[in-house]
Amino acid sequence: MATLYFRLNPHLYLRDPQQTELGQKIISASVRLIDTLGFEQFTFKKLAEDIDSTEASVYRYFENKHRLLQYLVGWYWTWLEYRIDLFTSSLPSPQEKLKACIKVVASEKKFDDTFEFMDEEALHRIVVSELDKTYLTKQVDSDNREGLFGGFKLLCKKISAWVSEINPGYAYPHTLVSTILLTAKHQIFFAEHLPSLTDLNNTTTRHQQLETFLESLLIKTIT
Amino acid sequence: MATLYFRLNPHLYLRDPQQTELGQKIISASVRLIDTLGFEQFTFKKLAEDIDSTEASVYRYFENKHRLLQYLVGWYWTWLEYRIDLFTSSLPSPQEKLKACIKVVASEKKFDDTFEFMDEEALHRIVVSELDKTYLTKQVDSDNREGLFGGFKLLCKKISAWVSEINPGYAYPHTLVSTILLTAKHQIFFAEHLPSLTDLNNTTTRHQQLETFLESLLIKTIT
DNA sequence: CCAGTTAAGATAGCATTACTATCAAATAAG
DNA sequence: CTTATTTGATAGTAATGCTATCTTAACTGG
Repeated sequence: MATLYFRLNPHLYLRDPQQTELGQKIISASVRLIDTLGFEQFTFKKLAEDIDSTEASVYRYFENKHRLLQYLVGWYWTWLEYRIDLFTSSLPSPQEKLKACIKVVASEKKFDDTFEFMDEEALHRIVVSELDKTYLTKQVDSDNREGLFGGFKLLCKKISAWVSEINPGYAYPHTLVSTILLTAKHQIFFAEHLPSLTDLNNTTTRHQQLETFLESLLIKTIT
Repeated sequence: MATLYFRLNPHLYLRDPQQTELGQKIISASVRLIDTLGFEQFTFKKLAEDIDSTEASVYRYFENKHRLLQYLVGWYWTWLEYRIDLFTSSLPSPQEKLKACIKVVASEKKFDDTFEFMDEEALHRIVVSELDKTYLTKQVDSDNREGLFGGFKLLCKKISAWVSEINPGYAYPHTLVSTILLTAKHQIFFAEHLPSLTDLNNTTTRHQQLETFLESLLIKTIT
């Protein structure tokens, strides 16, 4: 069988975790652990114990836990772009593409068994809670120079191009798109933890509401 | 002289830092240090050395550095609401209030010498870089129960009420307002560090552009 | 003015974290 | 079969995030 494989920026890791058994165990276990413990409480020691390996071995794959998080988030953006391509490639107009795109961005992520070692639902929860931590650091500029945020930037660029196709005169396509991508995560977090900051309620229709909100935000702003 | 004093949620501190000299030194120095070092590199030990005091003394004011950050951000939201009140109270219509409000939210913060111990410009930079860290933690729910995010929530509620006044049928006033408040910070960060995620350029007109973007986002979405 | 409370400084200590380094065992590749 | 590579095992270290205790300084009420 043909396995789908995402080629991520090599600066994100020391040894490619997708290539080895230990590497894949590190990914699966870290997703599960960060999801349950939160990123601050997560350590390489706990991870190593969890997979019956050692701290030293984990350090051979990732420089530190922050890089590991950046790797996971990088994987997430690549995966999201892949899904957006899937649902938009057949659509003729940028309007339809944007709507389908919003649908993917706002949707509850269902388990995608294309990738055995990745629990996409847990990863989605991690992105909701930890995404901002990947770039809100003092090293953001050097990290950026190494291209560690390429996944996010690429996706933002692609969607912004559709916006500009619809309204070439609109001055803030990237600003608008990055706002929408971030808002999709933040509002889910608020619905779960700080409900007075949102109108989304914490139910099954939550993602439908988010989609409605984001779509009207996008469409009304650019037309 | 009558000094303006913000009454913040007492759960934010152990001893009120506004009341004592040491407390005020802790605030001033921590703002300066977090601004230069970043929150991760900032420690109570460095802070204590900086103000020629001891770690133990700092711990008598704040449970830990995370609470101190929450205190600073709480102070910021209270201060922002105070400024918004200042610029909107005389305006008759919610439309005008919202526009003035966006102006305050998007504006470059100029030093406000009403508060001697607070460097508002540095604090603003801290909020841009560290705001999300105040609630993106595993303890967010218990922190929220203690009312630690009251400043943000109150401001969001006030502005949302204006939105609902203009369009009572709009279903997402809080979602829209919290998005705008966060976006104001994130886009400044992007302009400085991840320019391909924004169209704001890193110049003096940056805040004017941000204001234009936010205003059109808000007005077009609710009308 | 003295007694008593409170704030602050001084110092010590401790478990955990975030690494780094070294060496040996297992395994896979030529 | 030998050699390079990967992993495991173990040790160690500086910094972090506290907690505890003791003393001195200051200020407060009677």
